Amino acid sequence: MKEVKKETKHNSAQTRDRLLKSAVEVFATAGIAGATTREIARLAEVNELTLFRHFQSKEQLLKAVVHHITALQAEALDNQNEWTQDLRLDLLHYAHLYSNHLEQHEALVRMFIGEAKRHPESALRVTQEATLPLREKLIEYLRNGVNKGTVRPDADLAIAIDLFTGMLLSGMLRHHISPIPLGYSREQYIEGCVDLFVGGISPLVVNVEAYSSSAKA
Amino acid sequence: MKEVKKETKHNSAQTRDRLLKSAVEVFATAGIAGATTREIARLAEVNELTLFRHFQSKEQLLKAVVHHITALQAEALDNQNEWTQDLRLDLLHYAHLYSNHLEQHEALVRMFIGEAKRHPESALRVTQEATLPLREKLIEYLRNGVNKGTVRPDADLAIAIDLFTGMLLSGMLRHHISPIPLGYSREQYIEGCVDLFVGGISPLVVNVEAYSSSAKA
DNA sequence: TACTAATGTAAGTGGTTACTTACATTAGTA
DNA sequence: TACTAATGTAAGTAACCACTTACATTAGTA
Repeated sequence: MKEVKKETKHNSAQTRDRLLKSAVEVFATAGIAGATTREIARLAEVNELTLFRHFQSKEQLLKAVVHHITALQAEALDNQNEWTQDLRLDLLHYAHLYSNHLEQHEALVRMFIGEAKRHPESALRVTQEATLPLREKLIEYLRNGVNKGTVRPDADLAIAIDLFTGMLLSGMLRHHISPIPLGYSREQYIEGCVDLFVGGISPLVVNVEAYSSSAKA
Repeated sequence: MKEVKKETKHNSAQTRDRLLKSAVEVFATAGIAGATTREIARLAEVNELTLFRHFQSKEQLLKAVVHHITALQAEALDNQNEWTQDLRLDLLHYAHLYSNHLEQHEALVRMFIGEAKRHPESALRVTQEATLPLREKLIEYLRNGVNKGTVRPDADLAIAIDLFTGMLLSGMLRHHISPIPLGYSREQYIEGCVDLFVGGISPLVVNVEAYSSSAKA
């Protein structure tokens, strides 16, 4: 069913793909202004002219890169699910997934944060594409929790989720800069994040009832 | 006591200062690679050559800028204090201060996040200088809360504070990109942040005791 | 084998950049 | 008024950049 492309030299699509991958790499590490078409072509092991034949300009190449990335993300973030319905466990699981994802694409994340004001459309598109679907999914999960009584009903779920992912994002940004020990490990940070979140979003009533019922017993 | 410098044209220190301020501006908005000595000099209303006479190279200028910024920060963040000793109120107050500070220097924050891997020393120094003193102050405040029973004793305070400031940082990063409504205001986000944090870090026992004692009464 | 699309080589263009050199002007100061 | 330090003007250098033109080579394909 699926066409297997041969590893030939004159395969347009393949060359284009190598150029795109190299471009992602170079843009991420050198920044948009710092990236040069020479370096991208060199990394793709392709003549610089070929780059311009595929993408007409650096600007257009950037657009293609953005398109490429968003497509990859939509693909990468669509699969894993399986909630255990234990709030802490589920969030911990998700926190690890998201954290790993962020670390894997650290350079790219930094780049788009830095260039956000100079290339608003690109940055916006990438971040939205990377954020919104999971945001909806998590909000849905929390809404479910509200019904089951594991999440306090007065919480603004959109805010809550953005706070949650925000902690993980800023955690990554901090950890990868600092050579000086922050006093805790990455793992501890993630757990601390989940614990704080669960503690902050769980209804207090549950514990009170647990206490009072055990006191009655 | 304090010498008042005259607004003359041939005052070296003053020219240097104007150049520094312009450099901060241009570096922040254009990025380090994108910033040009021409533009910096133009903004400072000074000949480009004067820039090179004060700072020998762009690289050195950057160093001076970093030094300048950190000095300003140490100055700016040293004053306000006055805790009311109401955890929620104090944190809310601080959250607003920090949030405003971040928004005021948004471009600079983005720039250093983006360039962190390319200019580690600069980024590290600025962020450390901007973060550590307040971090210590807040940790101290929480430690105090532990003694008074308003903060749960099993919490890792360093992690807690980093989570707290992390939420505020990522909130700023998000808000300033997105033209699409996130479903809440900046103010709501900050309050949500404080509420989640207070809920997550307060000892549960307090509420239980309040409940049981009121039940006894 | 002939055709064609994809890639390569080489050289170059116009623009920009950080930075320099030589000299002139300005303004505080002794 | 004479000296000096700070600044300005003008011109230029060498490197690098995105991008182009003209022409040759390669490899799939009919």
